[in-house]
Amino acid sequence: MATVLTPAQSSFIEEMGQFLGGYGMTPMAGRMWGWLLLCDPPEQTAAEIAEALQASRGAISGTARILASAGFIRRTTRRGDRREYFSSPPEALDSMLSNAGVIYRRLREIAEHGLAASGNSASAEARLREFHDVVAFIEAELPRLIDGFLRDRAANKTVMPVEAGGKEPS
Amino acid sequence: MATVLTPAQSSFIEEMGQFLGGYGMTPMAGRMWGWLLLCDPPEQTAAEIAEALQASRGAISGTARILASAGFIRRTTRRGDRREYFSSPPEALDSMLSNAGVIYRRLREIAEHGLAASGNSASAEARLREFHDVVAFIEAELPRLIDGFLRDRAANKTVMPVEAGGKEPS
DNA sequence: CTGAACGTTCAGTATTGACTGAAACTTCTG
DNA sequence: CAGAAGTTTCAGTCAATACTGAACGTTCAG
Repeated sequence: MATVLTPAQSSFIEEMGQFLGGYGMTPMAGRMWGWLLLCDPPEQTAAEIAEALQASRGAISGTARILASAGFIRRTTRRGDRREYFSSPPEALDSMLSNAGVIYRRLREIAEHGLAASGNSASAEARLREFHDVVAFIEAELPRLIDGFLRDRAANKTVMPVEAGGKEPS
Repeated sequence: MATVLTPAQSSFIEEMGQFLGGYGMTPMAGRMWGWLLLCDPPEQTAAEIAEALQASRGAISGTARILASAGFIRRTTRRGDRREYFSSPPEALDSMLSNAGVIYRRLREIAEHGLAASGNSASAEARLREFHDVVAFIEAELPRLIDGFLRDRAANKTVMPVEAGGKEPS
């Protein structure tokens, strides 16, 4: 009945909760994502998640919707089974990275509003232009960075799967 | 007496407040940073800031400490003037970027804790390894990205200041 | 030394928002 | 169709926390 987590597991989950909670998401979202990263089996019902995290069904339901719409988790169903299964698919990480892109885009937009509002003062305009340029640069370069990673990963997986996969099984 | 902000200015300030407030800082920190980006003169006393933002002295004092310790604003003093002057120096942006680096570092640490906690399940280990690798990649590449920008900017400023500065005065 | 200007601290307040739990809704089984 | 199993919704609760404002400490002028 009681899904007992090891101390290491529950502290990882709590860290994930605090981290995401500290950056705009809810703690529960972080905990749920964390749990879906280390649970076994990888696909879990809402009831299982609620029990593992000692949270209410309502919290799981709401959090699942947020995480799914952000692309962090996947919901699957099975024929002849009313339950939904949640899991953390590999694409979740791509979602996370492109999410970072959204942040910089928003910040650039704000910078542009500031720039537009700085009409009278040349010094203010200079400050805001620099702010804008830094953010716009990151915004522009981030996708390139991500593509680089994806290409690396693809190369590792397909070209040299045996010799230098880089990931030794324990 | 009343420092009147244009609608564009106050909406920029409010956007900055909401943005930073949404990502772990307080709204007041965002407003104060925003104000210091577009105020004229660039150096402002606590009293001036409090008036512009319609906030209490206490809030300014506390927020200033946070922003200064994070490297977002600079505090200066003048001989024979008891007041402190706050401003948003160019280095603030470097602080902001290196701050982003700290985020990824923390996330990588958490991923490592998860990896250590995933002992029994090969599938969990694979999920966490991928999570870890993505974050570690970004963590490693971000400084390079930033250096690239700094070099670009330095080149624009010193090498070709006249012809192709890229920033046309309005 | 006295008083004014300024900054900081901190207890109190008000607001936000994350989570709970019960009720409503939906979907499948017998 | 009746009932069970599962999920979502939402009003209410509770805790966290951003901000206020008054009291205190400090520094400089007269």
